[in-house]
Amino acid sequence: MRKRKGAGRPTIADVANKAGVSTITVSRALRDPAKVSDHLRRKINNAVRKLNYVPHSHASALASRRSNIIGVIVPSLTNNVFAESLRAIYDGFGQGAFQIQLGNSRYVADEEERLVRAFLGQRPSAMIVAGTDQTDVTRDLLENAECPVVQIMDMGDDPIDMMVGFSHFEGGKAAGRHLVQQGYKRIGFLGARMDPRSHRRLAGFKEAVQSGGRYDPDLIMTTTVSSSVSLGAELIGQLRQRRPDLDAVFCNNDDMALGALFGCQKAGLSIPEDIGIIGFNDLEMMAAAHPSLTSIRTDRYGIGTHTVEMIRSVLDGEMPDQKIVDLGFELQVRQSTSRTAKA
Amino acid sequence: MRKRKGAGRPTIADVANKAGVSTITVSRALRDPAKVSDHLRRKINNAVRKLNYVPHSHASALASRRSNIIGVIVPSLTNNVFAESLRAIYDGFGQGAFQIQLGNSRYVADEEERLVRAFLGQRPSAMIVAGTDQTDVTRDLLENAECPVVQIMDMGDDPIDMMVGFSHFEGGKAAGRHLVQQGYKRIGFLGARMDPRSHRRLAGFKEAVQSGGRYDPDLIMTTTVSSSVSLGAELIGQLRQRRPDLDAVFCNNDDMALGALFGCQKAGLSIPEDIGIIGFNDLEMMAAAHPSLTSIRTDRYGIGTHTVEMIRSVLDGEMPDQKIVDLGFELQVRQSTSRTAKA
DNA sequence: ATTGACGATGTTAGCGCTAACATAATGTTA
DNA sequence: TAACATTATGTTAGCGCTAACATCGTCAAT
Repeated sequence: MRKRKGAGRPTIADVANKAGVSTITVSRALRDPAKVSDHLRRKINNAVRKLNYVPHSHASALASRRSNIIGVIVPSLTNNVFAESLRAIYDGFGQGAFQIQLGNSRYVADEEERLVRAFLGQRPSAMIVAGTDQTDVTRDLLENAECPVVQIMDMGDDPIDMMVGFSHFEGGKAAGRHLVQQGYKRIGFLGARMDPRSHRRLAGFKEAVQSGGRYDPDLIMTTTVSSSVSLGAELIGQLRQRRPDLDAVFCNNDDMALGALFGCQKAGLSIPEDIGIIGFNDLEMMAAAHPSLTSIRTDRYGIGTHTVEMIRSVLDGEMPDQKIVDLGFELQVRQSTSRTAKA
Repeated sequence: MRKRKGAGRPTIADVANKAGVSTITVSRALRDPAKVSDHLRRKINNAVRKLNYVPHSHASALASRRSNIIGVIVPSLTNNVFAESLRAIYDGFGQGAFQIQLGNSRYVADEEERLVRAFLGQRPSAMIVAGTDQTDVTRDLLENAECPVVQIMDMGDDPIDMMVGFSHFEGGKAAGRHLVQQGYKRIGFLGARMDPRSHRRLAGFKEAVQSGGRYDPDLIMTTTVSSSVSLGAELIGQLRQRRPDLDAVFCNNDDMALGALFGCQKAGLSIPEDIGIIGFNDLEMMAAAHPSLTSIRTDRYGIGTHTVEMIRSVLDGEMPDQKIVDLGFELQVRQSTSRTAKA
């Protein structure tokens, strides 16, 4: 960092001076080189290089009434689930002229509102927000944003604008149904963080287990603490202490499931015979684990890809094929719930 | 998204009109409410609410010659290691007026250069970049950035401006030394991605194992494929096929180590007796695993925290205590390398 | 030579906001 | 009550860039 050298950074006028042309020619040479003659373009590029000129994007955005910013708000940076959708978004927009601005709402609705406000102040080209549980004010802001808005990672019938995701309720239901079908009798639920999406998973799970006649609220253990492998190991221990007869557990995500696996292994249980374990999301580690872990596979990367496509088409003036895209999920049955002898 | 309603979004002038004051008063009411009387402030806030006014941050940045943007460039979004430093950065700057702009260089130096250019175009308040392996051009750009620049997650004696991290070479060396000390004889290395930091870990490892008289290049297996638990399981299989006598392995990160654990378990090996495993970074899952996994603990969150502090102090006009902060690492010995009987 | 078309470059104004200074309104002190 | 702070508000100019229109060659077709 070299501070206060001369009169600050060079402007387009400095470049124009040095190259002996007008500012607009410099502007053209940089944004649309074909519009400027080879001769001048060379001179301009030289001047740019010599002065170390970098165009001021705020000035450009103001003058052109366009910003190339895509605002993205997710509730967590360390949760791999969001990271993978994000990666798809970065991959999709990366090479182009767009700048991605990422906000972390930390699962706090007011923080999300603050971020939306801050992002809208930049007149973004598009907004992407995780989930469907915005505050009324946030919804209102986004509805008036004059840019495409995509809600991702969840499902609902009343999108702010567009929506790409899957149903957490149905996912939870599929998990519960699977455990019932596998003949497990005392089926528990381990839930960390318990954000709205986890609640919907639990609701779906409850419905499935209930309709299988296996619902027991005493087997449901939740916490607001954020999920981790260690927490999964700890909670399965607590739950088994409370109910030693527990014979299967649906974990609200894969970290918890892996932790539950380790916790059970430490307790000397054999999986899936003594206890069945199913996770949610199907991170890549689930297939590699020993025993491999059953999970509900979701297409996080695909969500990002679809989101980018929808935004691209709207920005190109087309209508997207559909405003709501349900990418669904898939039950991935693996060793951790595949016992041969049913009790 | 409602498009083209009237003449676009309301400006500060619209608010001023509606509230019957001048634009500067609105500006003050929004940025520094104490400077405006209760009476007018109320009127202005009402007008803001009614018009759904959101200040145009580009215009503000241009007029005030200040942008509140902090640019951050990391090579991966899905790697938990960076995610944790990022989280600290978001936590540290989150509540304030700063906007964090995150770029993903995907371990490609040219992509990093492109991102630096794009970020500098916004005249950021500060820049944070991962690693010390920038191209010459990138270095040059950052040196002339007229803002604090922090390189994180690595160590070196020639910072662009400031640096917070730890030595990968020393970390690798500690891992190698530990395996030698535990009495392992045929000590291998499993390396995915092999970015510059991984190379330094390998170099440190090599030095330690060599000085213990245990170096065997045939036991080193690397790939450019990005790391994952599955890859760890696969590579350990390949390495054991090549050298069935392998009795310990240093994995270049924890995902690989967990995968190696699973792979060995699948092969019926007992850990740490048949084979010792050590990872790098000490993600939280390492302690929860069964058996628990030895690793080199690094303070990713602390790196983020320190970075924020340094930037804050520079922006406040103070000199930071030191330009280079080495947060070190700590060998976390756990079950996976703790065999009682040495061969 | 004259006209018109076209490409290359320049001029002017203004995007929406805030810094810096100016002014008005109110209180404070001797 | 004069002289002077102090606070609240307004006026003016300009941040760095680009849209929109203007101008100037140059060349082809008459």
